[in-house]
Amino acid sequence: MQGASSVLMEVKQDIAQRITKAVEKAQEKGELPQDLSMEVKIEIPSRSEQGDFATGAPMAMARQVKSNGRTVAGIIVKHLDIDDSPVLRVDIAGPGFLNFFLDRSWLERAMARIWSEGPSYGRSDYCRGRKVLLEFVSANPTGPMNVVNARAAAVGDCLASLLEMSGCQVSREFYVNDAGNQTDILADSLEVRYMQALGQDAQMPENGYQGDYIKDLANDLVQEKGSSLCDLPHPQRHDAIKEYALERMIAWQKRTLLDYGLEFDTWFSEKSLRDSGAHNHIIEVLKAKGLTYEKDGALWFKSTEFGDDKDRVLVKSDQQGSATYIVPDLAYHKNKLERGFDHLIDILGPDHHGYINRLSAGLMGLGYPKECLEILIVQTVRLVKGKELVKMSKRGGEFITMDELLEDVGKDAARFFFLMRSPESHLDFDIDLARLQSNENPVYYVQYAHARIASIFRQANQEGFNVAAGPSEVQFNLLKDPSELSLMKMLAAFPEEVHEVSKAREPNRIIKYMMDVASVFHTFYTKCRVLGEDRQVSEARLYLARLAQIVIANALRAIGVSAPESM
RNA sequence: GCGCCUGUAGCUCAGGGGAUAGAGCACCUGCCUUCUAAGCAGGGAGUCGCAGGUUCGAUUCCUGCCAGGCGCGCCA
Repeated sequence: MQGASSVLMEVKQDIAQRITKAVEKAQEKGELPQDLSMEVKIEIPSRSEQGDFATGAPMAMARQVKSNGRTVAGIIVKHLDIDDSPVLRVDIAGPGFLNFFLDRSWLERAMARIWSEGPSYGRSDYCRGRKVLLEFVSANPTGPMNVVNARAAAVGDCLASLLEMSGCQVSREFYVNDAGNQTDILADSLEVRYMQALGQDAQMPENGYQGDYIKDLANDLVQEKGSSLCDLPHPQRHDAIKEYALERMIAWQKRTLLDYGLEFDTWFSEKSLRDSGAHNHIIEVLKAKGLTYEKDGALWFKSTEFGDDKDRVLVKSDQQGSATYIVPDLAYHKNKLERGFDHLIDILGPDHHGYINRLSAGLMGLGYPKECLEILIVQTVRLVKGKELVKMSKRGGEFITMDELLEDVGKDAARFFFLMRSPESHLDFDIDLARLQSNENPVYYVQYAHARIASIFRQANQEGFNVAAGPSEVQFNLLKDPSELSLMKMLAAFPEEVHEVSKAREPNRIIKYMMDVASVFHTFYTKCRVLGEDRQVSEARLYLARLAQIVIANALRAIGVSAPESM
């Protein structure tokens, strides 16, 4: 069965199949019409009196049959075969819900699965065999990384982890913009600061980068090379300075991301692609396919033929006949596909949404299917200080860098904070609030649950409990408090949760899940003392606590946040 | 003008064609001689931006409007 890799999924599929069979029986007897399209979605109701599982399928069918939900539900229940299944009872409720009440055998199996899978619990094989290239951050190497980069880094890394857990083979890639205009401006800016550091007269160009980091680079450059670069003729000096600047800036980016707990699989150089002649190839292919034309001295791509709202220039009408950015970007994405990835995901900033159509038009022009590229837009981060908006501009100099953010709030809080919000919603980041490093931060709520469990085990060890009692030794039926049942159900949902969140590309939902797990654990902790008089009960609860710890640890690992043993 | 995103509790935000709309923070009341009180239990707090439409049922889907943010280059 496809993707049925958790006990919860198996149980849901079993119930769905039994409903489908019941409907078929009803159809044979003419109680329901033949042409009935249905999708039986099994849900977990929020209220326990609504059963362990529920579905609204009868109501959806009632619409097609022009009957009402309760009637259809009644027909289904009449034909429903629940023998040889954990289903004890089925209720018809409300306007036509089916509520299923199950015995605990499935929970016992689900818990045993967590125990045996341990650190890999949460994995499924839903997208086994898919090779995904996830490109994100890809910040220009012309300045320090900012909080938007930090947001994209959190979202991309988490999404990559979740996709991996769902069975995809994922490659995290950073596209290095080490060619093009902005690298020349970077070199010019550094050159000016370099000359100035040597006491020479030099004027910063108007579009130059003003930040102090350029001055720091200049001082280092003087340390390393003295004034030797001044003796070079201008073009060579420019190139040498550019190379130095890029190397240093990229090393800086890597360091910052490493502090964030993020390591990319590949750093793909734009320049290497440019040097390989891949650009000309793009232009040739599009030309050969008759998808280009000349106008106003420029070469245009008929991107409107593929859904873009206007045609795009490929080769400018300037003296050098230089290519626009579309060409290298197409070459880059073509290269990705040629490397054997069957699906590409780009995470981009909101200023790029107009870019989606032209890029996918280009890829279609090159003969690739539209679906091979998926672009996720991560919305803006606005920095606020109390009520005041902090302007961010690379040239102006005043912005909060990713480094500063990490120093102020730490990677755990930063990542958690960015992931809490849905990626496409705007985010106001209150620096003053974040700097408080207060215990009010929701990240502590989840981490605290993990630390509490670790503490129980330290204590249990000291008191000589069997802390390694697994499913075969534990008396499972001693776990019967409502808080224990809620916790077990929550833990059983983890693999499916991971898969759904990764499929929807909404990492924020895993945060919600973690908060819920932490919440039911804290309730359990308060209501049910783990280490008590009754050894059997204690060991059963230790077992459950261990399972909760596994899930919390696995989830924290997926979002790149540490799981502390104590706090 | 066109395009994208957003509008839900005092604040920051989840959710989502159905059964009583949620969380964190803030506020109020209880709970530590026992595994970590960064916790638990309870309480107050909402015309789900406005108006139409589809539906047995809309806060959720569709259309229009209002408000806020962002983008619309032969820059990348």
